[in-house]
Amino acid sequence: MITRTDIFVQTLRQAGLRLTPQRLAICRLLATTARHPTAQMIYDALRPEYPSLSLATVYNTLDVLVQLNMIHALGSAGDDAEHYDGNTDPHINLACISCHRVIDLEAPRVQTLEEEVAANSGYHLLGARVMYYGLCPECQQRVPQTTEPATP
Amino acid sequence: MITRTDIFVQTLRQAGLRLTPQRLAICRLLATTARHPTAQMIYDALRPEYPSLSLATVYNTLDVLVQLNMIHALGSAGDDAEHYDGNTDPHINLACISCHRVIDLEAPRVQTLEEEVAANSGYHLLGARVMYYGLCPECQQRVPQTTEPATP
DNA sequence: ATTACTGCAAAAGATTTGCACTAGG
DNA sequence: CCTAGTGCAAATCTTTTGCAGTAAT
Repeated sequence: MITRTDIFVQTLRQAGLRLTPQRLAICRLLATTARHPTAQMIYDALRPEYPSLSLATVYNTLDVLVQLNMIHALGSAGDDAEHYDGNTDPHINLACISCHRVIDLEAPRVQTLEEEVAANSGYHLLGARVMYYGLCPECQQRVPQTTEPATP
Repeated sequence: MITRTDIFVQTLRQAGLRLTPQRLAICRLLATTARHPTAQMIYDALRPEYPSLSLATVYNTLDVLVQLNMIHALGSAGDDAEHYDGNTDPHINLACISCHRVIDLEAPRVQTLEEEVAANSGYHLLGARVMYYGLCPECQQRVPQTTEPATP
């Protein structure tokens, strides 16, 4: 059975890039997680296993993977840091601007949308970022009003 | 006739915020332009008219406008700077990662998509970012191959 | 008159870069 | 071997912050 990690590895090889343990670890993390980590999160997550890992290497690898279109850069989730998505299939991302978590949302409609854009725009598409911002159900309970201050 | 600028002004007033010349100028720019400027671009554009304008004020105002949902923050267009969109109607943004320009693309489909997300996600939606990345027709001619280096 | 807003300069953070060393192929 | 990739530290660049002065209401 071919895992998503295998595809990452294969793509790196095909591009003539070296498969270092650091790259493998980062690929495995991104291929496996449903999270949408930032560079720092990846660094923190792998540090225990690779104590010598450098944040610069994480950024390097993320750039490489974005170039190869293996992952997408989603932009900030209200925390001023780039979040990365290991899932490049057309789908929706939902970011909570309070807890800064990002979740995926399947939507067949998006698939069609992407094809439509590719067909009609004249652009050579290289990536997508379909992201909605808001408050997740939990954070809505925690912070009931956004525009008004708490009742005095 | 009520202009888009008027709506900006009205919304600021309703929120109990002061209508300073700086804010007015920034609102007018965002309400008028089809561009998707960064803070720096706005600063540069208004500097001739408001020589005392501060970049900090631009950032301040942009934050205010995003909070009031008058504009959307689109994230980077390959230039590591936040681009702002004065048009909050559901639509698609197309960014060229070579010339860093962002254009709008109407797509009735997106309207439906947003409603669908709002209805099914349980999230309290506050903003959207439907962005596709690629090479615009002009930049495709300028840089025909992205993956291969120029012929030696 | 109040106090929100501005402008400046300094600070904070995220990301990038230069360079010597290491290791994948 | 050979050079791509790593790790470190310093640099860069965008965005934020603290604060005193200014001006909108």
